[in-house]
Parts: sequence; C-alpha cells; structure tokens
Amino acid sequence: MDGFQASKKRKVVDKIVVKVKVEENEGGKKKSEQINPSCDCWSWRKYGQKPIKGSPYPRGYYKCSTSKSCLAKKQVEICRTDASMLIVTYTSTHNHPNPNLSKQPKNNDPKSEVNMTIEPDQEINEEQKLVQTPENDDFYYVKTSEDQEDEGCLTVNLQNTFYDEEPLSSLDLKKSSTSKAEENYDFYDELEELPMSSSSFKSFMSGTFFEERVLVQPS
DNA sequence: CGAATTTGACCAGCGC
DNA sequence: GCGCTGGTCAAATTCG
Repeated sequence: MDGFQASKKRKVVDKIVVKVKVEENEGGKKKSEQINPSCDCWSWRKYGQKPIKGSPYPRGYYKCSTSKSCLAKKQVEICRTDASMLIVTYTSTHNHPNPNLSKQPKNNDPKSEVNMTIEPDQEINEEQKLVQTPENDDFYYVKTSEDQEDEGCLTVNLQNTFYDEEPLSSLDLKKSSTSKAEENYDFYDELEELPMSSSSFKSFMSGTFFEERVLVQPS
C-alpha cells in the first residue's frame, strides 16, 4: 500500500488489553496443540517486533491474516513483572466472521480455567469491580490487588471457558456496565479472541522464547 | 514454491 | 525544536 498510512501512530483507537496467564511447557510437550482447539481461531500474521522500553521482552505485532481487508491487530508481549503473563493488546475489529469458529468444536474442558487480566485501557474500570456476572458464574472479574505494577487490572477467570458459540454472553455485562455500550460492542466482539489460540501462542512463542499455553488450573 | 516469520529501517506522535 | 519511543513497512530469510 502506498500513500495511506494515516494510522501509523494511532492516538485513540479501540484497544483492549488482555493479560493471559500462561504456563511453560516443560519437557517440550507439544501441548499447545490441544490446549485449546477452539480459542480465538483467528489467524494472525506477525508483521513486526520491537523491544519495549522498560521491558526485557520484545513486543510482537500481529495482523489478522484471515482477511486481507481485516484491520484487526494485536500486540503480544510478556509482562515484565511476571514472565508467565502474556499481555495481549487487541486493536481494531475484525470485519469478517471467524472462519474457524464454526469448524472448531470446542474444548469444553470442565477443568479449564484461564486466568487472564483485562486492563482497562480507557474506559472499562470502575464498574467492572463487580465480582461475578449475574448471568454467568463461570465468568467473573476480580480485582487484582496483588499486582504491584498492574494495579487496576482486572483478572478474568474463565471457567468452563472457551465458548464456542456464545463467547460474548458473559461479556455482555461489561457492555451494560459501561456507558459506551455501542463502542464497546466492537471491543467485546474482539474478546472472542481472548482465549488465545494455540496457533497464536505458537507463533508468538516460536519467535520469542518458549512455548506456552493457557494456564489450566484444576481448581 | 509459496507462505509465514524475522529483522532493520523509516516514519510519526509525544514529551521535554 | 529535538530527541525518544512506538508502530509499520518491506526485503530477506526460513519453514512447510
């Protein structure tokens, strides 16, 4: 493309910061494949990587490769305070349906528990202190008071996680708890990808440090 | 051989 | 106004 790159440095864009707790795969077990077959299912293409000031880890830049015209992007970096935490920042929205969603059965492991933290980047916050969704007790937000540097982060515990068809149902509450429901709609639409696909992890990890996976806690 | 990833350079916004 | 930093592009390289 030439000419039109007005968004080289975006000022205010739809942005969601998600923290994903991951665990190292010891023994080189190829777990990532089975971790979460459903996950976000979007395919991402890495288009850049940069060391970030103040962080020992580089940040990877990914674009949605599913559709050429899709503007969805994400940045992946490792939390500098906790290497087992992945910080994923989603930008823009997918302008096409998820091609894999339909063909992905779903993980549905009752023991699956993903621990991720949503960092209210601009608006989501106060109201989010709610601890549990009224409609979904498998999905709740907990304020992390232990996060030294991440105060204000919200930990999202997904139990029974990976939705296959109704990924947003639980997120709806956020929609309603904020006043920017309309704008947020897109945000949460993107949250579909929160559960990080194995491919995403692989692509990130393969090019960075190690292979990781979504933390699965036996509760 | 084609697709995806890596890496360095370039560009633009922001703070000082 | 200058320098710094983050974000994107694109050529080169690697992998399937």
